Amino acid sequence: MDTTTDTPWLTESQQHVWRSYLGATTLLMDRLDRDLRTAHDLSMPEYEILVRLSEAPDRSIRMATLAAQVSHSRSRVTHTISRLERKGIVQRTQAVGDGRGVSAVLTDHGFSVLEEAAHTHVRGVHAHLVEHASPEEFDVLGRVMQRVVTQLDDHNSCPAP
Amino acid sequence: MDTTTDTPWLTESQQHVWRSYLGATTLLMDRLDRDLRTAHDLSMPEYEILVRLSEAPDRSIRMATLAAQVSHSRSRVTHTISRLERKGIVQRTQAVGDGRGVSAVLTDHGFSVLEEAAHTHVRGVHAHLVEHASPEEFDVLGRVMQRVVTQLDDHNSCPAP
DNA sequence: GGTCTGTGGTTGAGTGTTCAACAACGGAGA
DNA sequence: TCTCCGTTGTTGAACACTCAACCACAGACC
Repeated sequence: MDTTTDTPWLTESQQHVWRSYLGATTLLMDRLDRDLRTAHDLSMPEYEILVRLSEAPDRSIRMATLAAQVSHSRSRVTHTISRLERKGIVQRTQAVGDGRGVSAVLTDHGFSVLEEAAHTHVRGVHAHLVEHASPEEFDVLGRVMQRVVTQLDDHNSCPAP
Repeated sequence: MDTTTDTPWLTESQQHVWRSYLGATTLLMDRLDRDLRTAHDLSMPEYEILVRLSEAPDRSIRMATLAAQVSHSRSRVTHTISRLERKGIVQRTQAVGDGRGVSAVLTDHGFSVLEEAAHTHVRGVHAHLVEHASPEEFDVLGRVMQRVVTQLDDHNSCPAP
């Protein structure tokens, strides 16, 4: 079944890990998303964006930078920000020194929405993920995931010659 | 900032782990999905379904069972199977012994599509995830994720009184 | 047999995401 | 200054997913 190729098939146990990872991720994201939605009318992607904005100087970030930070397409960020703007949670402003530039700014109302949503979110992350790993295990998770990120991120910015 | 609640805020390092996990997952799923799409006109969710079908007796699974296996809603599976049926990759059949029952069956063509797609997928998983963890680290990942799955799955089947 | 409740599966509308095309601007070089 | 190319951000259509409503059937209970 694999004599004609050099595809590195997964062992039974690797396959099992991979499926657990897939299943856990779908269930976890689904759960966090649902909790945020029902309690604060916010989706996970939206929440992530608000967090980044709240940590930035002037609570303001350029669209492209924001897209890079949350690993979404520029188009997707445009749509998401438009929705958030309609709800009065963010505002668009002309970026200084670059005629093309647009920055998203977190409004005061947006900040207070985020403050409340953070409780729900963090409780969820704790109860459904952190709780189930020892500190050592959690560190391992972090190290592995960090490697995966850097590797895939680099590959995105410099395509093959 | 947290004296009025009992929300278990994340430490700096826990937060870092959580963000790596989020970022890695978005990038990874995105990449695997894109690779499958461009090479085999198949999405990740579609691929997952085909894998389950290929392993089942008669390459056939009841719709509800399938939904549970991949942690998707019944509605979503209905839509996905409809798409796959249009492509001639699966077929619907009346389940025996239950007038309501519908089973999805993998066609021969579907099986050969899957056989080819598997190369792409497994190479991706290897190159972008497995490669970046030692066997021990990978086991840890599996254990943690397994706990997350069982916990969230159980909670789904028995809601609070 | 008849009703009642729960499950299985589908449907269509509403919402979010992707994709390709586009206009507007910045920066380097002639 | 003019041109060229790359970047920034938006748009609208196509596509996938969610959600609530719905019908059909199964199983229990009377």
